[in-house]
Amino acid sequence: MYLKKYLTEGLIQVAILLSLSGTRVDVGLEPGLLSPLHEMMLGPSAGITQTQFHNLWNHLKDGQPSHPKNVDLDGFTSRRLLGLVRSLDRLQVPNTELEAWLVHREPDMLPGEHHGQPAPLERAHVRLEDIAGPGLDPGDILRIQGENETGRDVHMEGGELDESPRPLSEWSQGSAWSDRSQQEETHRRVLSDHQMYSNSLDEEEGEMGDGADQEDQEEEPASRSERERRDSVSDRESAQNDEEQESLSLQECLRLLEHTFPLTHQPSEEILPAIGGAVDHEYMSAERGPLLSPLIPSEQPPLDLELQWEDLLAIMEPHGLDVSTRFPSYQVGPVQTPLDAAILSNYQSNSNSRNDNQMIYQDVHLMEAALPLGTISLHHPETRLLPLTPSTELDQHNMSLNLSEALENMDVNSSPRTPYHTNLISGDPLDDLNMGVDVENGCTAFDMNPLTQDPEDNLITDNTGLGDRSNFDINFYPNDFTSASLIPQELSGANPNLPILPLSHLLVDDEEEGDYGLAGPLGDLLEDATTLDEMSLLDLALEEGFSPEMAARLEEEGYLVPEQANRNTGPYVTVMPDNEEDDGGTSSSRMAQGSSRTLRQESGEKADSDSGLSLDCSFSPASPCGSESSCYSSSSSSSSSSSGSSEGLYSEENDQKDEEGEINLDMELEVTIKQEEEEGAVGGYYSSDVNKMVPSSYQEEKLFNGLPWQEHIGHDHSYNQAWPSTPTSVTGKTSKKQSKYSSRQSRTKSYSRSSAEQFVEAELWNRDDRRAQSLKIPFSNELIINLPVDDFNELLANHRLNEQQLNLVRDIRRRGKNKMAAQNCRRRKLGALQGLEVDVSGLRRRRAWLRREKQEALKSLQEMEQRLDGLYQEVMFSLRDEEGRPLDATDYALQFGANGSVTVTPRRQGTLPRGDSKAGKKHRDKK
DNA sequence: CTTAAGTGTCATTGG
DNA sequence: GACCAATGACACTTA
Repeated sequence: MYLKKYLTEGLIQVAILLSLSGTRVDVGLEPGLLSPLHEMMLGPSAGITQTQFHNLWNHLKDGQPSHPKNVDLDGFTSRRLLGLVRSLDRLQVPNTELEAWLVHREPDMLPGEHHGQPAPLERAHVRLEDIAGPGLDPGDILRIQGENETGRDVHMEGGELDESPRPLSEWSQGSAWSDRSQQEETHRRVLSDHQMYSNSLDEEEGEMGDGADQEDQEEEPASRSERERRDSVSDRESAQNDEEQESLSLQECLRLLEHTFPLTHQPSEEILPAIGGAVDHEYMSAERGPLLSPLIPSEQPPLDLELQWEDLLAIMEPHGLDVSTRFPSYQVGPVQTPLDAAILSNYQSNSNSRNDNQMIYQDVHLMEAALPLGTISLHHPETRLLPLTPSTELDQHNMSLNLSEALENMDVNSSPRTPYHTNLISGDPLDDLNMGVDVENGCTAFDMNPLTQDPEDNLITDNTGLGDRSNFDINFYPNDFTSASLIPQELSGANPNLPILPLSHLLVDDEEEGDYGLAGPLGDLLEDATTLDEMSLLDLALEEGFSPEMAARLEEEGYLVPEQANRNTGPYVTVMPDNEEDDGGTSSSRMAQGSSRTLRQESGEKADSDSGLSLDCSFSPASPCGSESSCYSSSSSSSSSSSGSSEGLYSEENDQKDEEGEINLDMELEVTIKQEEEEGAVGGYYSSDVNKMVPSSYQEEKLFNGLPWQEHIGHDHSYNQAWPSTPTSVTGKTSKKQSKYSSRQSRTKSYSRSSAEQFVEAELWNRDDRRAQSLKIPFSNELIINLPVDDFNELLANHRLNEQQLNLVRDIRRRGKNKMAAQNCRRRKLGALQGLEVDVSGLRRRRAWLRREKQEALKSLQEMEQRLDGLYQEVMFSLRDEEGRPLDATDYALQFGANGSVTVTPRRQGTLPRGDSKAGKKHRDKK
C-alpha cells in the first residue's frame, strides 16, 4: 500500500510536471541527472521522480535534505545542461548568477542613502558589486535608478531599486525587448520571478499580492524610456561580463553575502513591510486616485510607482513569511551559504525592485518608509520562527495563518489595494505565470543556500540545480536562477489563456495541497497545473499520474468482469478459478476446454472412484480442484516424496508413492475434518493429500498447471486445520491450531526451500478441500463453486451423493462463492477508497482555487467600488447648483435614467440613487 | 506481546 | 422461495 502510494504520488507528480512543462521537470531533474536532458524533457523516469519526490517529502517532513542521487555537477556541466535545457525550452538562459549579483550591486549604491535599511544589506550589496562589479558600475546603476524613477527617488535605495524596476517593466514589455540580450531577459525574469514569488506568496496568504503584477505592468508604460536606458546599461553589462567572470564574481559575492546574509536578508524583508505600511498610508490618502492610477500610469508616474510600491510591499510581506515557512533551512540557518546569499540577493533584488517603488513612493513618504523599515525588522523574526520548524505541516500551517491574516487585512485595507487588482486581471498572463514560477524559484533558492558552502558550489548548484541538500531542492533550484526564466516562459507559452488568474492562486493551493502531503514545491507545481487547467486539467494530470495504478485497477476490474464470466461459466473456470491474469479470450478458449474437461472429469471421476481411496489418496492428476490440483498436487508430492514434482504433474510413480504414504493420512484427515466440522473450526490446513480427494483428469491438470487461477487458493487460510500427519490433529482446537501451525511451519520449512511456490500453494489447501477429500467428493471444489446453478444441479444429479456429501458440496459452493465475492468486495472497496482519495485531493485543489478566485473577485469588487466612489465624488464636485456652488455629494445623488440620462437629485434619507450604495456609504462615512 | 493487513467465513440484505 | 451478489462482522493468520 505504502509503496503504491509512493508510486502514485510520484506518478502524479510526474504527470503534473509533464503537464506543466517538460522544462520544468527537466530543470528540476537536471541537477540530479548527469546525462539526462532527454529524460528531463521526456519526463523523468518514474524511479527518479519518485525518489525526488520522496526526497522532497522527506525533506519537507524530516528536514533532511540531500539525496544520494543529488550529484554535484561541475559548474560547466551543470551550466551546459542548463543551457541545453533552456535552449530546448526556447528560453534563453542568461546567467542567473549575473542577475543575482546585479541585484546586489544596486544595494552598493544605496548604502549611504538607506537610512531605514540595515547596514548588512548594503554591505553585502557593496561587496558583491565590488567583487562582481565587472559588468556594472554603481554609477550606472544609480543612473538607471534615477532614470527609472524619473529622478525622484534616486537618493533613497536607488542602488537596489534600479534593477528591480527594470525587470518589472521589461518583463511586462518582454516582447518589445526581445532584441535585448538573453542576459537581460534572464535578469528580468529573475527579478520578475522574485516579484512573482512575492506575489504568489501574497496571494497564498490572501494578501494583495496580485497588485504587484499590475503595478509592474503599470510601471512599464511610464518608465519605458528609463527601462530602455536600463536595458542598454544591462546590455553593456552583459556584454562586458563573461559567464565565467560572472560566476567568479558571483561566488565572491555569495561568500560575502554569506557572511552578511542574515543581516542582508532581514533588511529586505523589513524594508518591504515598512514600505507596505507607507504605501497603505498613501492609499489611504483620498487625494490621489490610486484606483485610477493604473489606468493612466504614464500620466501619473508617482501614483503608479506608489501602486507598484504597494504591491511590492504586499508581496514582500507574504514573501518573507513564505520564505521562512517554506524554507526552514533558510530560516534556520543563520549561517547561510553562498547560495543562500545568492538567493537572498535575488530575493533582495525583488526587494530592491520594491525598493524602486519605494523610492518613488519615498519621494512622498520617505520618512515613513524609513520608519517602517526599522519596525518591519521585528516582523522578520516572526517569520523565521515559523520556518524553524522544518515540517511541511508547520509551513502549511503558517501559510494558512498568513492567508487568514491576509484575508483579514484584505477586509480592513482592501480598499487601498483593490485598484490594482483590475490591473492584475488585465495583466499579462505570462507575467502571472512567471511570477508563480518565480515564487517557487525563490523558495528553492532559499533552500539551496544553506547547503552550498562554496560560492562556486553555490553557483553551480544554482545553475544546475544540483543542490546538495535534498532532491527537492535540486529539482527546484534550477528554477531559482537560470531555469526560473525558462519555466515561466514555458508556462506562459503553454497556458497563454490562463493569464487572468495569477499564479499566486496556485501558491495558495499549495497550502491545501499540503493536506495531501505534497511538498510545497510540488504543491506549487500542482497548483500551477490546476490554475492552468482550472483544476480539471489538474485532475486529469492526477489521473494520468495514477494512470499506472488506475490502469492496474482497470485491469483488475476488467479482469473482474471476465472473472465473473468465468465464474458463470463455472466449469471452465474451475480449471482456473482465479485466472485474474488470464484474459477473457483465454477464458473463452478454456471454457470450451472446460466443457470437454467436465465431461472428462466425470468419466475420470468415475474411474477415480473406481480406483478407490488409493486413487483419491494418491494425487489423482485430476485433483478435485482443477486449479488447486496443480499446485496442490505438487505440494502433496513434495510432502509425500521429496520428488516435489512441480506443476502438479504427477508421474505414476509419484502417485503411487503418494497413495501409499497418504492412505494413512487420508484416514487421519477424515478424522481431523470431522473434528473441525464438529468444532466449527474455521478453515483448515490441508495436507497435499487433500488433492487426492477430487478426481480430475490427469491431462486436465497438466493443462491447467501454472495457471494463475490458483491465486485465491493461495489466499485460503486453512484455519484450525491440523496437519494430517501431525499427532495433534486429533487433539482439541488449540492443540489443533498449534499443530496446524507447527505442521505448516514444518511444511514450509521442508518444502519452501525446494519449490517454495508450489509448496505454498499446496499449503493453501483449504478446509473445504479437506472436507471434500474426506467425503470423497468426486469433483473439484472449483467445479463446485464455479459451475452455473443448472450445471451444478445436473452435476449433483449425475453423481449420486449422500446427504452429507450434498451438504458439503453445497457448503463448498456457497463458501467458495462467498469467498470470491468477499475478494471482489474488498477489491472494490480499495478501488473506491483510492478513487475517493483522488476525488478529495482534486476537490481540495478546487476549493483552494475557488477561494483564490473569490478573493480576487472581492478585491476587484472593492476596487470597482472605490473607483465608483471616486468618480461619483468627482462628478459631484464638478457640478454646481443654481448658485454656482459645488454640490455636496452627501446632499445630492446621481440618478441614471434608462435612456442613459443622468440627473442630480437631492438626496433624501432612505432613498439612494441606483447603484449609489457606495455613495450612500460615502455619505455615511463623511457623517 | 501487540498491531495492522490480509483472508476466509458467516449472516444478512437486496435484487 | 431459491439463487446470487454484496457487504458487515468476526475470526484467524502472518509479518
